[in-house]
Amino acid sequence: MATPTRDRIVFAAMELFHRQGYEATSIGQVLEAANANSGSLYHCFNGKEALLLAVLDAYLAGLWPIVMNPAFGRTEDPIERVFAVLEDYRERVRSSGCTYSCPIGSLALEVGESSPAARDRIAQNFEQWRAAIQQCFEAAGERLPADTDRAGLATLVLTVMEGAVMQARTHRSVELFDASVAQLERYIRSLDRGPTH
Amino acid sequence: MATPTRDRIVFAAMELFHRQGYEATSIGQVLEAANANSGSLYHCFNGKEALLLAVLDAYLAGLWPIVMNPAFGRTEDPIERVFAVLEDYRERVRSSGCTYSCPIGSLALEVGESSPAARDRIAQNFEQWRAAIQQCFEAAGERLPADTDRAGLATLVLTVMEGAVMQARTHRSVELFDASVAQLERYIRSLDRGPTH
DNA sequence: CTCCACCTTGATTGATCGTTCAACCAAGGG
DNA sequence: CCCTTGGTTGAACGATCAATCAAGGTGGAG
Repeated sequence: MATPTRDRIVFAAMELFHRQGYEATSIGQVLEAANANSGSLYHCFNGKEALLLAVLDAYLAGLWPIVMNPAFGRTEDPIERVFAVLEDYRERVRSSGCTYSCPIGSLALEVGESSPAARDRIAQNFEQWRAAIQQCFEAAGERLPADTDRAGLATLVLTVMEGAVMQARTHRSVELFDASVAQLERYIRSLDRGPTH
Repeated sequence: MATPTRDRIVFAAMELFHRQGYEATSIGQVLEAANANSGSLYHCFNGKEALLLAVLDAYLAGLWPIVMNPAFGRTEDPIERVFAVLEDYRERVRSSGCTYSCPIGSLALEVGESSPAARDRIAQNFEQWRAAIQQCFEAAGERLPADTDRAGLATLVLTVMEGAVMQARTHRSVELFDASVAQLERYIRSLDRGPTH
């Protein structure tokens, strides 16, 4: 129990909000999972919504070390790096028995309307994710047609990831993830002139 | 007040679940919006979850008359019909001030885990939507390459629609919807040999 | 008319929710 | 030694939730 109480609470909230959703998770559940008391929580956070903001900040902080770097580390090729990121999401879906959902995407649909502050941080998460992918497409340089909208292509990758995860979870089948990503791959490969331009 | 109480409750629940989410909507709110009493609701439904199932059935029943037919009626061209459906979603996003979310997609992420019965009907909604789009790609016949995975392509269209709506709502900008759909269009048009094969 | 099945009414229940608060503890400076 | 600061404890509060139920209405069949 060396980790500070605040961190234990945020970590527990991350897991519970992801598994059950924000509304469906009670403060009591968070406290139990974090082995903390309600007073400690309200000492660190103004309320449930402030805790949600801290959770979203934690996701933002983990974007590179947890999501991007592990995938980028497996290949130097900028286009393959995009597929490596998608591959990791596929593994998250598969290894969870197809119950995985993007934590950010879920929160986006659940609290997108009720909390402007939360929506803003969700938008930041999306934007940073998209920017990381866009960076790959820009690194691809002349391998892609000169008129390629690299920002738009990165948006499509995020769009497909979110939609594919949603469908895989609903149908409890990783095939629906694969089907969308396979089509996306077909598209991107058709634009790519190959690693040896 | 000619409409039966049951229908008023379902209709009110559809709107509220869509606007606020399932968990965030209380039975009391549904009753108020439907001008009904709690006894009437529990006379028609076993509980809140049964009401959710009825709502999902209503969406399924409305798929063709409300979503597909209006779009399909504007063009006979099978490929253009796909884009017509997407165009309608774009208009829903735009005219709502970018607060629109796919009702099925939102419920998929919110109650996907907790209620197997609901998840099953959400899967049916997705599957029927996808099948309607697949039907377009099959009607396109030889305009698409012979080895085209038309089911997979239809899955991609649903994936992109869901992901694009989610991002547009989060960023409060229809541009993020357009960006993804523009890339999707680029892909599909690159496969299409044109209406006069 | 009677009867009966169907539907509506709305106060009420017990549980659970997010939040508060006064008391308490540990450690460091003066 | 006292006092302060930062954190912890957990009982308690009012609000709100989904769900119940006994009573009352309604309309068609006989």
